[in-house]
Amino acid sequence: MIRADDFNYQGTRVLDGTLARLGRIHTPHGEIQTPEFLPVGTLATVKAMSPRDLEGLGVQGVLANTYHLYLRPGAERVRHFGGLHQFMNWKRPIMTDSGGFQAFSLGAAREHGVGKIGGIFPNEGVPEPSRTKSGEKLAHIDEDGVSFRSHIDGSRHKLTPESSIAIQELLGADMILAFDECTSPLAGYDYTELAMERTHRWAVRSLEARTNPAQALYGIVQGGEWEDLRERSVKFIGALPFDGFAVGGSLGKTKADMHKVLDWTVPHLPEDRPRHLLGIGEVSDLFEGVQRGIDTFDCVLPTRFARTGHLLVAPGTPGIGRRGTINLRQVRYADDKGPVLEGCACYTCQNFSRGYLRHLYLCEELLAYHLGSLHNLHFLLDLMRTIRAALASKTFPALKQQWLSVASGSEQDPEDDSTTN
RNA sequence: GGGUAGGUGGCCGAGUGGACAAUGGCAGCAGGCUGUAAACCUGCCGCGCUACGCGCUACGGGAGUUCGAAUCUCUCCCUGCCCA
Repeated sequence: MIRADDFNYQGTRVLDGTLARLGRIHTPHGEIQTPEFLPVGTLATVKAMSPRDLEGLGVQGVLANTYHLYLRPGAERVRHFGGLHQFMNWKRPIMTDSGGFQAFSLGAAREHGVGKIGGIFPNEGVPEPSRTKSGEKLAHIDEDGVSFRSHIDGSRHKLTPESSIAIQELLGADMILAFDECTSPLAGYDYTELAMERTHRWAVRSLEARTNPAQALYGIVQGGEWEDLRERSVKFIGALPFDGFAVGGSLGKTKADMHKVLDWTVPHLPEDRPRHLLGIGEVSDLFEGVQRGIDTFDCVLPTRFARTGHLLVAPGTPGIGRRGTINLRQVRYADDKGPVLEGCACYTCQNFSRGYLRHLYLCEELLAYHLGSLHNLHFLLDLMRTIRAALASKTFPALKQQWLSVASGSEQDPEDDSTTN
């Protein structure tokens, strides 16, 4: 079994009746206590945060993106600066996504206006379909790999398992991902199966392409929302000599679907290696994922939310919406002298009022994005610390109960489906 | 005092006889966002309703012309600029 020398996972299941586990991932750039949330820094920066900020927050690792860094500034150039860690001055672990997500986000996602989870939002919340003037999609997939039209200048590029791994080796992250295709929730069974099988072949090719054993290579389970596909995928991917595993692809149309996908997959993954859940990170998802045996998560939500004025708050906070945030742009906070979250220890909550932050957001002052991101990341990382402590003390079920029972009752509770469109 | 340009919904600003409750932009309000083409996107934005429709009030004030006026005429008020 090919295993990176400096990379290993140690962990144990800690809760009877669940797959929840406590552990640590050892990497060449230090350890990650798990379960843990990794902020996303697509372009070799967690937006609006300096590495010093991240260290101050206790961030244990970040996730950057192969496709984006390949386009700009270019993998060779990152290499020229000594690799991603030196380039961005981040001394702790880094994971890079393979670019497989962009096959989706620049392809079907734009075309259909969908996200990884959830229903259809026609012409709502998504930019125009990603096509060039001639009507060409920005991403096109075949057996060999994914052909992209750069969203920056329209130039043509192709990512294959081999080139993705080669780029990721140049970037030099501690954990890299096999090249995969993230399928759309709108893709049917047949297409999802076809894409899954192709991703399996790409997984083998990714392993064969790898030349640097110091980087941990994660395999990605696909199969969409179908039980038999997920089982086939986890069986296939789980049997390969990857250093870790990730659950990717469409996670269905609802939270319940996502939970099922985890139930179908995680139990079949080798226990001695870490498991990552790609692109997931709402508060409830973290609890459900941890309970189902996920070790690490990444998600753009806390930082993206922060840039639009949506700040994470604890269950029961007046004004909380169903995504667990309050929207600081609302006029109701105009004269609010209180902190974003009572009792929060973050710099933002310790020093600034909701009213002031609202002012910054309405003025589009840059400090808003910084202070908001600081709070949201602190909130999630603190939650993960609390979760780890609860796992250690066997109080996880109570903690989860406490967070999720109240959290579901948002203020003007828009009851499940009725608000979907 | 003389001349001249102009007064449009919170602001700026189109429109110069019917298709106008009135293009746009800004501001405002609300919603959306889960491996980031995302400091982004969408919707609403005169008032009131038994609301994919109806009523009322509106384009400086008033009076007219007309089947019909933000658009034409008269008059008054106000503002900018130029000359005294």
